Amino acid sequence: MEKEVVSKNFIEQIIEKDLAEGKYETICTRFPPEPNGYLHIGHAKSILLNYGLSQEYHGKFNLRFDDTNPTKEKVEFVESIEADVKWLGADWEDRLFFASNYFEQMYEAAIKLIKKGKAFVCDLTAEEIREYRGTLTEPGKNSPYRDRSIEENLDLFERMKNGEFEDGTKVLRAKIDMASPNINMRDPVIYRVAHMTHHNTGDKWCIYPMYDFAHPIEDAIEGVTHSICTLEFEDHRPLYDWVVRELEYPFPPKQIEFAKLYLTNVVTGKRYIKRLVEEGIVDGWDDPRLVSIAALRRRGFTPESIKMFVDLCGVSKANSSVDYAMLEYCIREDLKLKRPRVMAVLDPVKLVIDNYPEGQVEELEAPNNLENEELGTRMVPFSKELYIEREDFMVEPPKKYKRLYPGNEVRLMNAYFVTCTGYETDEDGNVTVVHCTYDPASKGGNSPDGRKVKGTIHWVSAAENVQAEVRLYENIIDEEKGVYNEDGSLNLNPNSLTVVKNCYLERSLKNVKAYDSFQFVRNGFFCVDAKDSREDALVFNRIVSLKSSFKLPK
RNA sequence: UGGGCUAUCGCCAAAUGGUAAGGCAACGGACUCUGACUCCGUCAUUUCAAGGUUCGAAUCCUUGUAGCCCAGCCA
Repeated sequence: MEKEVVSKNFIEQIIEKDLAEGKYETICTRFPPEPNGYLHIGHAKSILLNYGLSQEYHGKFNLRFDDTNPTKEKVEFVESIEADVKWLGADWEDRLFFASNYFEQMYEAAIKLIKKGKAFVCDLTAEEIREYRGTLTEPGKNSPYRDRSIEENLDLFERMKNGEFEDGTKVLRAKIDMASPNINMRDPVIYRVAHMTHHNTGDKWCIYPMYDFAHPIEDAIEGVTHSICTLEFEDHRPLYDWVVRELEYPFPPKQIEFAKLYLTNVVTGKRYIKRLVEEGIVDGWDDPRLVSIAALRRRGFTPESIKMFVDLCGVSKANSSVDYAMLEYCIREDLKLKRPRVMAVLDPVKLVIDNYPEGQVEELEAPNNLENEELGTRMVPFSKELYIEREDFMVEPPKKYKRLYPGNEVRLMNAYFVTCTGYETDEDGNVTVVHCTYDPASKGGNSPDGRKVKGTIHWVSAAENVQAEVRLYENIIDEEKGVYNEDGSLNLNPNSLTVVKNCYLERSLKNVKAYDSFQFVRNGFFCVDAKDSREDALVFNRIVSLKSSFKLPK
């Protein structure tokens, strides 16, 4: 493999500068999901970016659940997230953390702030706080509770912790600047009261820290050096810095923001996926029409292909939407040398070899992947009656058509040369059977007299094959920008459907395992779907990008 | 109309004052046991716009324009 000269992205440049200046000895990154849903392709970018950076600079990578809001979080999600991160290959070793395990330290940190006169307990209601906050263009007003004494704040905060106050009646606020042009700095709430059972800490706590307060502390506790998040947190960075500064951490972590990954046309975004799932428009979080990690896995995408994809997309601060074709390219590229190329006939028409012995079945050896001998060979049954792809035969071929038509000779892949001798039609003129003769001397696909054929087509024995129900999936298409219109109605492309087809597959696919991906002749690929109750059900990706279909010359 | 951020090919994205990389897509052609793969070619005199500085500007300055984010006791 030749070493390519790849320029460093802006985050790598920041890290290299920090390292060169001796700011940190080793780096530490993290992926900090809130366990409130399944991961999707956008999270994969963050995971692989953080993990990749830790590998590149010989640092550490942590997986941390940012579970500071018990109202949204579920154990189901922490389990699925762990599985997805692991599947992607991001290894957190023994560093699996929960923000909720730091609640005690966060509580102490809050007390430290109070003692420094940098935080106060506020009795304003949520609505009042909103009113006092001002607007984007007008400054806010100080809370009437802003100047409570340190002693009173300490007492009140402890009583908040002890459960003496109802939800929503008191909060702890940082004392910063109500006139700041940055709304996040207008005395942000850092602790709220919520009498609720937490998935990890149970009923131990009834006060919970807010993201802006908790996150920098979590990073600092873990020794995270570069806290990488998405663009919408840029305005929060001054607050992040304020927290680590006021709490006087010796090696404060640094927040760096990058642009989220969007894919053209498909529905990304936890919120939308969540709604599609909840409204039953898709079958679940791993419905193959989605781009959740679970769905991509179920569709046959490999972790390697996703890694390649996020690498190809790059990292920047410009909002952008990557062409879906890039993802398809990555899976094709990854499977190309890795998996067997097998034959399957999706839209069958019968081919009868008139001079082939009735009842005979030959086992022919076929290479699994011409470009990778290590994948070996397999035996495929050949018989008098076969199925071929309907588009591989034409009664009246256009110029340059090199597949089957009356009088033309083609190669049946890995089998014999056949010459078309005729065809049968039904009353509507649709071709029902194609007739041909074969050249017994051309067994294996080469003729001893050295004559060549222009076309090669795939086939499946009609006598011995796997008849499977194959599902062709289109992605859920996001027609405009939002999947949902402002009035809440759905804005989906009607093509976002599952097409179920019965087709003929090679016998070699009888015993494949769940989630196994195969390349399909003419460059599609498919995957055995573990979710389906039937053993032989296969997910068939539309990604097939049927460039193979013959285009008429202009 | 307050603040923050962004703008380079159809889509991503490099270039860090020295004369516009690369990938995807597209389009030609060669090769081929699939028309795929592979290979080889084509694809930004110009970087949102207009001025300015400079021997030299995508990069610096000015003034605009467009897009994204922020007024949760969500993350």
